[in-house]
Parts: sequence; C-alpha cells; structure tokens
Amino acid sequence: MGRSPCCEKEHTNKGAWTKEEDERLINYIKAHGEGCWRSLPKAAGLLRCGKSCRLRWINYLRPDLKRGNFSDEEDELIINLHSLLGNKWSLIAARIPGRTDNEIKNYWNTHIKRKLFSRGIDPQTHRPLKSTTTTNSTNNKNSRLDTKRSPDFQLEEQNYSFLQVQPEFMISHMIKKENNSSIIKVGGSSDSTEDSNSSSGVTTELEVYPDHKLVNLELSIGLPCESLVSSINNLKQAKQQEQEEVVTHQLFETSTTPTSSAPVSVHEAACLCYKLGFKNSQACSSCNAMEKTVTSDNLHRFY
DNA sequence: AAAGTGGTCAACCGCTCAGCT
DNA sequence: AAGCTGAGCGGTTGACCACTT
Repeated sequence: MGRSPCCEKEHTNKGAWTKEEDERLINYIKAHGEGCWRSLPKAAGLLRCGKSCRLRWINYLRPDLKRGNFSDEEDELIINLHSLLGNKWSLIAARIPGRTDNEIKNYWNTHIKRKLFSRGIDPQTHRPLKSTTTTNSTNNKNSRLDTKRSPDFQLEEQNYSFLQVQPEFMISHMIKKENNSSIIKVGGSSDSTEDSNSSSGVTTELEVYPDHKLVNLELSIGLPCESLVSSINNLKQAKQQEQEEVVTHQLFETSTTPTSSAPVSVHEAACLCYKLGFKNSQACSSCNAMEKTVTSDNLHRFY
C-alpha cells in the first residue's frame, strides 16, 4: 500500500544525540508531556525524526530509568520472563521497573545468552543444550501442522503441546520451597546438565502443584483447568476457519527474594492470556471471571 | 605504539497493529 | 470496507571503547 515517510529524512539529523538536543527534548516533554511524536520535533525545535525522539526519550532520557549494571535478581527475572515470553522485549521490560526493552534486549544478547550457554542451557529454548536438537525438532513439529495427521489429532496435539513440555519447563523455573520454611532454592536441579526430571523426582506436572513443595516463582504458564476442556472444544469448532494454536500465559507474581531487606513490592496479579494465531488477540475472558485469592505466601492466584 | 579483534549499546530500519476517517 | 496515520516493536547496524597481539 505504500506509506509516506515518518519525516523528511533529508532535513533531519541522524546518529548520536547532542547534549543540546537532549535538553530540548527533555524541556519540551516536561512542558507538554509525551505523545504526538510526529509533530514533536518541529514543536521542540529539533531536526530529528519523531521516532528518533521517542526512542531517545524512552531508552535514555526518561527520568525513571535505572542506569547501571543489572543485578543478579534482575538477571534471573529476565531469564524467567524470556522463557515464558520469548523475545517479547517490551513485555519483559514492562515487568522490570526502570529498564527498557532496548536495554534488556542488548543485555540479553551480550550477557545472558553467554551466561546460559555456560550453564549448558539453550537461550532460545531454555532447555539443556544436549537435548536442543531433539527439542527443536519436536517444537517445530508442534509449531507447524503435520499434514499427514488427522485434523482432530493435530488440533489436540497442538493444544496439549505446552503441557507436554511443561514438566521440564516448570521445574527449571520454579522455586523449590521446603515445607514451613522460608528457605527457597531456585531451579529444580542444582546441576543443570543433569536430567531435571530425574533429579527432582517430579515426573509430571500433576505431581508438581498438589504437594506444594514447588511453588510458583512469579510466572507460570498453562490453561486454567476448567477452561482447558472448553478451549479444546472451541478449537475444534474453529478449525474450519484456519490453523490456530492457543497459548495461555498466566502470570503470577511474588517476591523472588523473601529474605532481602529491600521492600518487597507485590503487584496485582495479571493474567496474560493470548490466543496466538487469531487475527485479533483477545484476553482470556474466563480469567476475568475467575476468583483471585492471595495465599499465605503472598502469591496472587486465580482459581 | 600500532593494528586487529571483540564487546557493548545507542540508534536506526522495516514492519505490524490499532485507531481514525 | 478500505486507506491512511501514528505509535510501537523486534532485529540489525555501526560507532566507540577496551583488550590483545
């Protein structure tokens, strides 16, 4: 369809921002607030593209930005969030106060990837490197319909695929908590090269939740039980429309460091439910109807 | 000391999406 | 319904710097 450029490139500066440009941008936004980036450069007297102004403000000039090195807690949080959300840097950044998507993306590519490799973990799949080959082939199979299978089987396989990978996935991203103890351990296995299933003694996810020895770190993934069956039925009905897959993200949040002296911020529970593959992603309506409770662990949960 | 190499990160590019007309 | 526009996102680039040879 073709689009007009967001600005007249021949009349705009590019490259690094000068101190004067920064000051102009800061002063303008302080006076007029964010928004209307297209008209901002002219109004602020800047020879910059609106997109460039927005990026400079969001990634560098915003007063609430936390500069400096990432803490270990932030590292682990990013890893956990990435395991759930993938390269959705803006979603990850939204969960980490003071950090920008660009900053997290850069940090991921320059530090965390290496860190995970050194732990023997594939940064993309969050699985042990030695099983990456077979894992990828499995994931690829699930992410694309196998035309040799019956349509019903394909849909069910797709829908359950997240459950099939769930046990290993969950174990590596849960806090293991001793009963009646404040001592927690991150990860299901102290040895990342060891098979997490065998080392943890947890063989299926059904054994994970009921015994309460494993509690959710701050993130979990999976369909609410009661909505699972109806989701499958809905999928079957929708199969005539197009290929689709449903992934439900249910996000719980609590403190990752209960023993820390820093104040613990406990936010409202957020349910991130996305129906991937539909034209317009819509929040899971069933979660809105669910009752939220706060457990003794300060966990916000939906039931 | 100079050249080469690799790491870091700010900035840019191309694209998608949602809202408006 | 279709087209246009602004905003935002993720991937990529390139300048800069530190370290090594």
